[in-house]
Amino acid sequence: MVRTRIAPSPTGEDLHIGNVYTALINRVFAKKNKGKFVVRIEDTDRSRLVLGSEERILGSLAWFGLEPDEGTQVGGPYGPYRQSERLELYKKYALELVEKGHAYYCFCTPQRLDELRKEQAAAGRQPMYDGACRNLSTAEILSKLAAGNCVIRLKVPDSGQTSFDDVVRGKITFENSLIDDQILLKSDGFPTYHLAVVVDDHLMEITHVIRAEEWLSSTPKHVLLYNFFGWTLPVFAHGPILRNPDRSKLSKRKNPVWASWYKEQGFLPEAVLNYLMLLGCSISNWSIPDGGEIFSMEVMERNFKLEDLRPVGPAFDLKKLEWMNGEYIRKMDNAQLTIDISNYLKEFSRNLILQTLEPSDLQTSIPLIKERMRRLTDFEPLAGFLFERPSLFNHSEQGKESHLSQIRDVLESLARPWSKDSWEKGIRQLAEEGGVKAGDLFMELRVAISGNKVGPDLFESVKFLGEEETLARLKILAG
RNA sequence: GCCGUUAUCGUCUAGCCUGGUUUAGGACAUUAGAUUCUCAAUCUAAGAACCCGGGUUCAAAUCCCGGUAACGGCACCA
Repeated sequence: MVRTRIAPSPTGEDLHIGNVYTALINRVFAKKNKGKFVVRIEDTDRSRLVLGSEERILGSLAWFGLEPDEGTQVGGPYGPYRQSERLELYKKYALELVEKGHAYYCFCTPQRLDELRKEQAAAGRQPMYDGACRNLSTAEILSKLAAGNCVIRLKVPDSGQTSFDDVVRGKITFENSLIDDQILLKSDGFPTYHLAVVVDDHLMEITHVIRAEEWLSSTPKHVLLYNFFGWTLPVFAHGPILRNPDRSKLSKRKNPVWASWYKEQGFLPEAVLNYLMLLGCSISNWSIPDGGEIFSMEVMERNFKLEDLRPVGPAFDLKKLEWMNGEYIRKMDNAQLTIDISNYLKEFSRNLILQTLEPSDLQTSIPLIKERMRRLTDFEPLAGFLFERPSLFNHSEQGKESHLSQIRDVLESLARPWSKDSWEKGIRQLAEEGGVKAGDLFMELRVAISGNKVGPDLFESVKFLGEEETLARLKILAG
């Protein structure tokens, strides 16, 4: 049984888009293998804990449809799924390691450690613990233990190598002498990531550890721990880290990283997921029917292979995401699209819903808006004028002669209800008589009714507004 | 600085394992054209890449070695 997990930390505003990426891969891989996808909350850093973060992370995961099979909310047979509720476990295993001689108590103060690091950095050496507390006598330990603060450190062998196989990168080898005696249990009784992740992954029977490249360097510590405990190693797969356009690690300074941003900006979760799946992943090996880049979650789940993951960090291209989002919007069912749009435009919703229920009007106009949208939020600037009169008018070039009153006269003289043919013909005729381009007249009319030079089809817009409203708007400018 | 990883159009990528079928393919973006009441959508076309240097070979994007660069890690953060 394949079991995968993601382990977000509630230390940020919301779910990071990089976590969305990791969650997607983990979930898709689990589903492909009829396995389970677990979400575990790693809240062991109490100083960086952000209130409400956990709820927002879980909420965002749900928005993307990446709900876990096991986790803090749905529960499961391997709980609790929040690390702060598993403290006794970590303590027990840390002590087991001490007993076995693979870990030791350390009483060094943070100040001493800080100075040590500074010295080492100044000397151009890799900052590492110097092993001062490594060989304390039992008596010393006992007396210091009574005195107070201590941590437990991993006793990394002085020599030899630690290596492991990575699905994405092959065999990775590290010199033990270069691996730091990592702190496993902090003085506040909380474990560090390294201890907690190994203990939990083992206890929760995680079979595949799929995470980002940033963890590659600390994996030997984890491998050491597995070995010391006598546990079998999971399969490791270190995928790429998403990057900013300047190729640095994706950060909030340079790119929108919070899941909620994508929601606010009118992106569809399926489109974001589809785009993410394309990053750092070779799709050509997939048996995707038309070989295209747009595919559903089911297609991903059917075709994804861990080996498809590429090691190189891809730059996040918002432009391509927007294109893809537009493709998804165009393919969407109108009823669903209406609901989605109204979520962004509460003030329009009554109107929208009402109009949508009347097949002839909105259903003809939505497709026109639809092919112009890239984000759900594009609806208002594009179609807002259909619901309320524009207050600002983006006029054509100054100094041009206005023909609005003539246009108004032509339209007013037409038999009701207007047919597209009749009024188009009327305006074209007017253009011919006046020696102006028909396009210019259409533009004048467009600005008069919509307030803007760009927008959906004029004929459809007029039809949607109706004769009276069209004339009324014409009169505002034409007098 | 030390350790690790990586290297194909501006960006995402295919091809690399199993050298020749490659004038290195696709997508986004860009530019031009078609269409048109504007903007889109759509269609057509164009420009655009094998990091550098050595090998091996009849033949290298593909195999080997050496550089370089980018990224990641080096916390009582995850």
